[in-house]
Amino acid sequence: MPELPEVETAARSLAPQVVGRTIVGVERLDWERMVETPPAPLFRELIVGRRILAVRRRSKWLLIELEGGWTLAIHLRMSGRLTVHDAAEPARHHVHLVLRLDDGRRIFFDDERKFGRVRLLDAAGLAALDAAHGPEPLDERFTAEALARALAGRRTRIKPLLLDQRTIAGMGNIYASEALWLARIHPLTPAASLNTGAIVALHGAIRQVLATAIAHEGSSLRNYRNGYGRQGQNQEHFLVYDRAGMPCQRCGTPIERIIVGQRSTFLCPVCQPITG
DNA sequence: CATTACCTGCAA
DNA sequence: TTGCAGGTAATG
Repeated sequence: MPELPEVETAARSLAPQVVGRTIVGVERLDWERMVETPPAPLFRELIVGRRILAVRRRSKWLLIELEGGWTLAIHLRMSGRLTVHDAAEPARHHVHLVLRLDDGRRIFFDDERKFGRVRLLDAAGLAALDAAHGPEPLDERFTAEALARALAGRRTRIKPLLLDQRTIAGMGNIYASEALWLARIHPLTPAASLNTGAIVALHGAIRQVLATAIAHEGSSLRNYRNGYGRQGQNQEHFLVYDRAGMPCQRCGTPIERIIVGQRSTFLCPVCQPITG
């Protein structure tokens, strides 16, 4: 489910609720595979009693920084949501991890499809996670030149390349289609064949669609909610995603849905020519 | 490169 | 019943 804008919105909405609080207990952990490292007993021992110093995002990972140099890294994958609740709120069936805080409130990790993952990382583990991902697209260091370097010599099609987290951190299936439509680039265009003008357009489009989605607090198609349990609004502003058969907002041509790399991809066949 | 696996729920 | 869903890793 969540891509960069949804994880960013989750981090921003969680921070004011939990920063400064101390984790006083792990009240539920009923899906063992969710915690990848360390083993559950050690996981519990290491996080209980630690204060939360910050909540931030790297790529699609939500990072909860704890005292003592530990970071609770959480990936929501397809259906995860992290929310904070008062003590009396019951945890429903799909809540697989519950963390109790020192003010009595609780953090729920709700994950219908059980794809979500949790890691407790030390400084080295966090550095490795960071190194496994490409540049943050909203960082000032992500320039059109940086994008050009990332695409140079890559004969693979542009859309799957955008979904590769080593190319650009945090891009996902929704915003890849959105950015390519905005930049007027066909999803099947070989990356290396994009000229400078197309790369500059794509760079701007990526930043624009992500910033707009954050401004709308992310997209909620099914499961996504922010830290307060609220839906995002960006699904009401989609340019092409999930709009097959509806008119292109630039030229009126019906939007097409094709499969690229096993993923649904939406485009306007008229204003996204194959050459980019 | 494509396919399969991991999971559950919902709509066609 | 089938296909599909915002992600990623592990296979041919």
